Amino acid sequence: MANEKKMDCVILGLLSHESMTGYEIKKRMDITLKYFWGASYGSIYPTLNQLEKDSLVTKVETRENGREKIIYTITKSGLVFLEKWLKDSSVKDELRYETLLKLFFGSQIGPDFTSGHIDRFEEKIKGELPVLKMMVAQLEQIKGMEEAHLYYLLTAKFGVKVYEAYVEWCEETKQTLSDIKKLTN
Amino acid sequence: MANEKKMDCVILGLLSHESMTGYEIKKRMDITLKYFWGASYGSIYPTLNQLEKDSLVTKVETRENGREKIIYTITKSGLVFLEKWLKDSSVKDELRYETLLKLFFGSQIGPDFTSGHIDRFEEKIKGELPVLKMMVAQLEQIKGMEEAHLYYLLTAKFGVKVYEAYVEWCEETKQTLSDIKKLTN
DNA sequence: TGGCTCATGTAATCTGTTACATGATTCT
DNA sequence: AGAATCATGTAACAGATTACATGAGCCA
Repeated sequence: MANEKKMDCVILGLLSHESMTGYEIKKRMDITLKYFWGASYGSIYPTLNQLEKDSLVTKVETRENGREKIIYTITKSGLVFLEKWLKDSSVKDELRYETLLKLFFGSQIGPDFTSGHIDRFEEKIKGELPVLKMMVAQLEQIKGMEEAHLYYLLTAKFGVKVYEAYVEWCEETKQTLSDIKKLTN
Repeated sequence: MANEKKMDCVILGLLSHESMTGYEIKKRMDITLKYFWGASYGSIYPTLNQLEKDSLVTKVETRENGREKIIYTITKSGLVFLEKWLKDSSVKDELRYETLLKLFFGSQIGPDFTSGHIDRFEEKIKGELPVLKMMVAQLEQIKGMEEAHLYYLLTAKFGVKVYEAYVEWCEETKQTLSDIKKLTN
């Protein structure tokens, strides 16, 4: 169970909320999931075809304003499959931060270059924090929220909490690096 | 530059600290880097062979107590390659947490199952936190620390900071989930 | 008219994991 | 004697990214 393709499950999960096209799945993921789960078209479209072959989704080809669209809908078996994965206790949580790798080997290049890596990391985080905070604020305003939005809110709060910890750590780390610099000068 | 194999760089980085065997590289990574960069023998040994072909490392085959060992040492070109990567500003930082994915789709299975996922996540974190804190404590005790250890300390502090944020978030999330449960009962 | 967004898809490639295979030594 | 650890490696497979390819509609 731990080894099945996760993309299957993510797509089924999104389709359990709403029927969508592959293009819309990508957009939805880029807004709601990208902070902890990324995806590209190169994995979405082939997965959708496979899911259809396995009868976990059905497709309807339409044409809106001349643009062809393939709208996918989750099936009963799809929901069963999704639920089985969701209830399974085995998970794989993975963090791969090249920034930390470059920091770890920082003695090779010294505090100045290393500090640059931390700066860029911090900037990226600080750029994304307002977006996450806005998400949280917007979700909290909704009265009588759909249950799905409540869970979405929890993941957004994770983002805020963690990103704020990142920023704190960045500040402390830059301070230490500047101390190192003084010592070695 | 952003797309070269990272395993090359990690191994070169470790060898820049000290000459080692593939087996030792794995052990070292499991202690110091596993919180933000994992690896398996299946990627370490082939990478070492490639690095040797490219003259970025040299190898010496020895025999210690009858056990064959291949000790790898970084070359001048290896150091140049490492430095080039370390100074390059492009990085890829990636977080893939299946736990968050299962939380995001929590409405499909309800607060009880979802809370279980958070519990297991929190337990794993709480199990690893003391290890990280011990690392930090030990590193901070060393007087006249080697520079490399200072950078190691900074990455360990990242772990502590972030894991503590995780635990806080877990507590808040479990509280919210228990509130949801009361509302829907 | 030109550029952006909508929309779908494939092929090459990369990178890594898992499981297997082997064999010696050390510890209990 | 048997289990764990030391030590090296391969083959099959999985999973995903990148770049490419195509084409239509919308906006300025």
